[in-house]
Amino acid sequence: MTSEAQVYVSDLSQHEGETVTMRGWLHNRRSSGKLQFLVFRDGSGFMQAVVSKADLPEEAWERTRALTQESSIELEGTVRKDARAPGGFELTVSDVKVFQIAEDYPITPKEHGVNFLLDNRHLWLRSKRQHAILRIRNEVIMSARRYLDDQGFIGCDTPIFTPNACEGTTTLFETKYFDQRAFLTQSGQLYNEAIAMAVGKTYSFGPTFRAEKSKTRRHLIEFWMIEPEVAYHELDDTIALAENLICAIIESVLERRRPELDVLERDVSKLESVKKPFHRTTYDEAAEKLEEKGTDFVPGSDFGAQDETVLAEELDRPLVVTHYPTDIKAFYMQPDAERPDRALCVDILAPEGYGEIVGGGQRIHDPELLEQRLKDHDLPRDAFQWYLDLRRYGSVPHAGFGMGIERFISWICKLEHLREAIPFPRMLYRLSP
RNA sequence: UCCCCGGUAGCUCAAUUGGUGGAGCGCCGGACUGUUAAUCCGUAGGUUGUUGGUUCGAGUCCAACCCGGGGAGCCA
Repeated sequence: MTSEAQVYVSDLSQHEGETVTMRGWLHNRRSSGKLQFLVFRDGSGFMQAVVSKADLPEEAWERTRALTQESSIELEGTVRKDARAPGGFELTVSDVKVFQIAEDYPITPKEHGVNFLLDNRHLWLRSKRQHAILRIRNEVIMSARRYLDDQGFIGCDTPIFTPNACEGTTTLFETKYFDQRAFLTQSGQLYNEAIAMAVGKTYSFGPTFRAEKSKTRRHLIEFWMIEPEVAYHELDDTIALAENLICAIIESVLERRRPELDVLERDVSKLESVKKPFHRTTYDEAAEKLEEKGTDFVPGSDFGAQDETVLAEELDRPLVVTHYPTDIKAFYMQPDAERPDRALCVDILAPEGYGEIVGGGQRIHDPELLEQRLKDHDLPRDAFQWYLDLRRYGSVPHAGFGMGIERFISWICKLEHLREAIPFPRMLYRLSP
């Protein structure tokens, strides 16, 4: 392949009137006798190319006629502004080169079912809608990193192989580690706490694995979390950080990914209304509200999916819920000094029925209390020796949270299902492609 | 693990109380100089998820299994 300057669809408007070379794929075609309209995509966007029989050599015309959906091609032509073209610009083609004629591309421009699309996920990603979601996913990740970086956070990675359960509650994937057992991480948090004691403000961003047999549109077996952890932060600090982070990401998506939100037909006013401060309630207040509304919520238990929806779906911004009962939360949650049966923890529920997008809180910093909690939860002390060390050598109050980015993306994009928020979803009965 | 639903052409679906499996779209061939999931004409395309059972006869009824989907619990 030559190194001849390749122009991308995303830059089309800067090349009006120029003759350019573009490389990509044929997304679709409409033909009209001596005119062919090619819907061309190159990864940066979609564009209409017009091939007129009168404008190019006979053999190039015939080559164009032979093109099939998803054939890889190189186009040479002139960029023209034209109101009839989707996107406002089109290419008047002067030559067509073919890299490969694609045979029988399975995903046609018509309707398809979920099963078929998931079986063809590797090809489904080429569609306009999936393309938009992938770009928004990237924006969410990049803007989160940018925001935390601007706040002085050090991005650090936590291990994926772990020797034991972080929290002991959920089911873990077990794997061989030479002659030892290992588990795939379900959270980087415990390691983040160690890093926070080293660098003050840290965050991890990585995959997490849950071997729960969850089979709903809100669950993936493998998903990605961004997890900030800050030394000397208390509950209110971590809530403020979560609010700021969420607002920063949404602002960035609204500013930079508006065309993609349009492709998804997202009602952006629902995102524009997301401002600080978020709605706030305690577990007890929320429980009272649920009892008034008459759901089948059991006092003292965690909220179910339906409860979360009832609490947050009508709100114009997320709902911050604090002070859950200590005994339904993880062992490391700091109890409220004034009311030890309530924890200094926080869940943030997204509006529009998207449920919990953030979970976190203040961690226990007192060594004796932490040891007691390990015992209460029947956790092996040996495995947590290093974690206890953090409380022996200059222990400080600290707090953090985890934000599931697929859930976040689902909310931003208003997706029906989490599976569209990640390129290759791992689901209960779906490991491939 | 439990509850509910589904599997028929490449895709999306139809098929009457059990009585000769169809349509739209796509593919392929043809027509058309401004199409927007283009339109129009034509051709081809089937072991009805698997196995067994009931019946003169099963896509349809029964059983088991396989593969998916939605939900509960759990969580982000």
